[in-house]
Amino acid sequence: MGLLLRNLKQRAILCEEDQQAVLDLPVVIKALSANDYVIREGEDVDCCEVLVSGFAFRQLLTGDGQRQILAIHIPGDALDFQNLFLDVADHSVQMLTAGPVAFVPRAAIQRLFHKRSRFAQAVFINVLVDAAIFREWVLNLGRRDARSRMAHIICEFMLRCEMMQFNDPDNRDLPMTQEQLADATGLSAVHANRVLRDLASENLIQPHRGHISIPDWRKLRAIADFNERYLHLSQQTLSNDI
Amino acid sequence: MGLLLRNLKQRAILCEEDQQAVLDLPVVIKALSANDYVIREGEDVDCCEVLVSGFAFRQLLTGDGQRQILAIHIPGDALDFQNLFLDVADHSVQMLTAGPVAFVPRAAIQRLFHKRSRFAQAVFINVLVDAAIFREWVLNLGRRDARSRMAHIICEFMLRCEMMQFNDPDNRDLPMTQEQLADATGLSAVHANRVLRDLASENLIQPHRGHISIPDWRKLRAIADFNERYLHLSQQTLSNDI
DNA sequence: CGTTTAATTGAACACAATCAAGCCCTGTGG
DNA sequence: CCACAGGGCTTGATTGTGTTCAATTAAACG
Repeated sequence: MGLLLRNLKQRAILCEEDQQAVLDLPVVIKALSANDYVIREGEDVDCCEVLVSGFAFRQLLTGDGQRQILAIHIPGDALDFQNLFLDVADHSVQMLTAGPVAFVPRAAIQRLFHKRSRFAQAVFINVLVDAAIFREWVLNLGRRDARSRMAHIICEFMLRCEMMQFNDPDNRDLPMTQEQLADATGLSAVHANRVLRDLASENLIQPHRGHISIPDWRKLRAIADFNERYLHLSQQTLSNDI
Repeated sequence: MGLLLRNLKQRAILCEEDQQAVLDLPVVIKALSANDYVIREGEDVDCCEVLVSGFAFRQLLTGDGQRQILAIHIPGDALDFQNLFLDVADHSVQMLTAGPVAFVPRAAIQRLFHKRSRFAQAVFINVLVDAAIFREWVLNLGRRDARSRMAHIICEFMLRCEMMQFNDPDNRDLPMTQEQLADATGLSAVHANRVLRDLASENLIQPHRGHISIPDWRKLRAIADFNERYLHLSQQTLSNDI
């Protein structure tokens, strides 16, 4: 649970005992394949998952089966704090790429939540930041055009990866197909393709097969109308420094 | 703080002491006017607010000043658990109608969060449900057409009001102008007007001046593709019954 | 009453969806 | 080694939903 601990320590100051309690959490690591479900809408929740490596995404479906991607998750992210005290999952989480996922019994996390209030605070902040990201996506879908939306989602991904300082260069590519990007931006696959071509023609992104690499995400910022306030990174580094 | 207590008791089982602690929270009630800011983006947070009566909304602006409404709040809602442990507000909350708002020092809520884990749990669940609502709005804006979007937002409002069992018939109208509804649905004001006219012509809604009443929100459900799972109401009543 | 805010309407336009077809890889099996 | 299948990407043509601009009407409020 080193990754989870690293995540939580960015959010609150944990004492030695708190930290040990997190490291002592019972955990089973499972290797999942791309597109495997981590959580399925409508199912009862009895585990909390942490993404060890690879990428994952949240999704919700309309009644007639259209998909909307709600969030993209990177290694170290907790995938299921959203359901820590909700009994039925209201949305699904699926793997974007193959990768190991740590499964922790929900009851163990709940116990820690009640016993160690600093841990509770760290988990709480984690959920608050997730909520802030959802809000930014509402703005993105509601008030930005296709080009900005696409750029915004790419910027967010890049910045979050950068903050986690992944060593592996594979972890700097966005491993999404154009169809998935369309479902994240609320566009049709055809239009997503055209937007991506435009961005590529300006050298703002470099699409490969099922991957997108970004030479310099900072160039995308202006197009994306990107302002990282909603990620609350300053608070993160602040806590780190202490 | 009776309203806040009622809200929290719907989310977790609080013992006598927990309940008394909530009732003992220091609080200042201020009468706010329509459009007054409760929280302003970019400002430091030092209070938690609870809406006593009237309605409020969250909003976020793009760089070029376009507004997106993120959520609508009804009496009893906590307006600022979203910032309980985040130092700078990443979005604004504004009054929709005039009404009293209870201001509680953030530090007092934080203290209770650390001291009483059942209270922490109730607050946490409150935030989880807010996050679930944001997710549904992402789906709404990303994958539904104008008509469904509008119907969906109205359905959500009606159902939430119904669950709170407001006595006052004034509290069953949605007090939003067409421009505000446009900003909530990600539409232009002109198109929002046309969608509302269509819905009104089918007797699904009844627009007055700055208000919309709904003869029977159940009729809107099919158009809205509305499924209340994301509001986690069953869990609410479950906890109530115990 | 005059002013303001909200609602309404029409016309022209634009962004994005849809439909349909074809391409280019990559993996698979004969 | 080649044929073929399938997924993902690309492209053009057409349609349509929703925007923009501009002007008007209606309703509240001082």
